[in-house]
Amino acid sequence: MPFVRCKTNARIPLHTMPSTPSSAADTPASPTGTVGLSVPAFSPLYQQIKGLILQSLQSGEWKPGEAIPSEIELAARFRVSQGTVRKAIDDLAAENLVIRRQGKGTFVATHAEHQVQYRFLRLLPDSGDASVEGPAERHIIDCKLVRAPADVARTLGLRTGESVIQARRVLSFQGIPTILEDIWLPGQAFKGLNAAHMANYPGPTYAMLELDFGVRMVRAEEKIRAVLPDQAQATLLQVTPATPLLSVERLAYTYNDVPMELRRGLYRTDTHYYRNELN
Amino acid sequence: MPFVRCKTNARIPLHTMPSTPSSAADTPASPTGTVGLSVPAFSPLYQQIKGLILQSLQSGEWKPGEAIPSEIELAARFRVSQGTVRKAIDDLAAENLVIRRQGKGTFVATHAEHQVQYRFLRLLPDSGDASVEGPAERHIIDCKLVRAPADVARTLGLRTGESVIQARRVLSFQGIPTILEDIWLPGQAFKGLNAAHMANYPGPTYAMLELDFGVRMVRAEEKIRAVLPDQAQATLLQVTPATPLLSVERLAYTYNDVPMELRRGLYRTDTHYYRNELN
DNA sequence: CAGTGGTCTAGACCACACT
DNA sequence: GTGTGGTCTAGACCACTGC
Repeated sequence: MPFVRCKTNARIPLHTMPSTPSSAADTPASPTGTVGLSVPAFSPLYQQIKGLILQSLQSGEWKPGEAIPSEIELAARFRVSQGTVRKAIDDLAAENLVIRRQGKGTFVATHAEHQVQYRFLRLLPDSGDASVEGPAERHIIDCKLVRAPADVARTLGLRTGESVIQARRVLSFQGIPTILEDIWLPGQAFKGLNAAHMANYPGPTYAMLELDFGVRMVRAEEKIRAVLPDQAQATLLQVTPATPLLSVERLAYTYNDVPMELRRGLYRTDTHYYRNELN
Repeated sequence: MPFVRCKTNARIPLHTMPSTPSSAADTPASPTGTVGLSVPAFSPLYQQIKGLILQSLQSGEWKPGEAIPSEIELAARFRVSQGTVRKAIDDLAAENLVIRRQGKGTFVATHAEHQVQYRFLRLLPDSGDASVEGPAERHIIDCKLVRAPADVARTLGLRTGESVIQARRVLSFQGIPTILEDIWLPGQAFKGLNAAHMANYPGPTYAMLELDFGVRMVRAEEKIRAVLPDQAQATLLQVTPATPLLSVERLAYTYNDVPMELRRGLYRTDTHYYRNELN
């Protein structure tokens, strides 16, 4: 019996009942444990389906940019109705994990599509829009393997002293250095990443991490403050140390709420502003 | 014929066909125009239903905090299936315009519920959380009727010189003045609002605007920068003019994307930070 | 044309809340 | 118990895409 349907167990809708009632070989279903599982383990069918699709996304069965099986195929695979699969996919689409395209299929979301250049960057130019402005010029200042400082390790869920890749770079728009970023990535997952690697990849960094290391960032949290730069930071951004800057600390997560990247950015806000929508 | 069903007009599903096919008196349906309407005018049924429900929300047929009719009632009123009404309400719930409560009904969203104190405020204390911190102490510095400055008028969609209510206040957390806000509201819609009014209302300002003036803010946009305060601002926030502050300009909208409030806030970020989630 | 996701319906049963 | 929203199914037709 592949799925648990609500709390009243062992229940199967009248109209269901496939001809082969016990061929649940292809679904890694959770055991129909009697009692005492710590995890809730009981949830609506469509959420269970969503979880299974998520597992396939994580495992790489379907890679970013590829199409996942059609709703009808998934319904057959999981032995549920198309409507249930649809609701599961609706949820995933709402979380930006997949993209639906009418007439074509449902695709695994990716950072490597020309759609929006920077998925997580909320900085916009005061005049015109980002498309007018054109892509950022990137300048990698530094990229090295170091022992994780205590605060970085804690934030990324590593042990203090574990190896992390630390990079520093400047993004310029129309010749004006606007963003100074320090980036920390777990050394384990991104073995081999270096400055040349970062500098040579033409698209967004997140696309590079996705394509070359198979790590897809699905969401992020930012803590924003106003700060003054130290002398080194001011020099890199070509401002005086008295220029207030936006301090943006971003923690980016991959599947399953696993933090995989910490960024500390300084944004100039004399020519740009940080835009946020509240709903 | 109350609704347009897709482009192939005059089509009614076989299983539909109510017993009284032409009693479309209670629905202000768009005309089944032949061609050439500038507005799309053709949209899925559930979006049309959503629009009708929206109209009732705007018109005040159901007030904030109240329950709207059940899905079954709405389905009967609009002569569509419950599933179609459900999808319309799902959309509205996703936009935070209504709140679904299992077993109780669907309720018009409101700012006047104890759930979250400040729906649009993204500032959190560095230590502990907002609930530990307790409510803000508010100090109204000023509240007067003035002619709208050009930039304010433009942003709020008014004519320059039209009357606006301009208020300035300080919010303190645990005795520390943390937020200095200038607020502009169209004088027309908020006739009679004054300093005593603002000071006496115990809850969030948005709840007061909703209850006393019937204007509900449904979403907002913020533009964030790092700035230095002028002398007056620094004094009010009890910081030096060299203290970098977050400048948060918020435009809040009521139904139909009508801007109804402009706020310019200065946030201290030495004890708090601005939190944002990216999806 | 066939295949995909999008819309719409109808009916069943469930979990939850109030009375 | 009754009524609410929540889940699940089944089947129909639609619009869009690409062969």
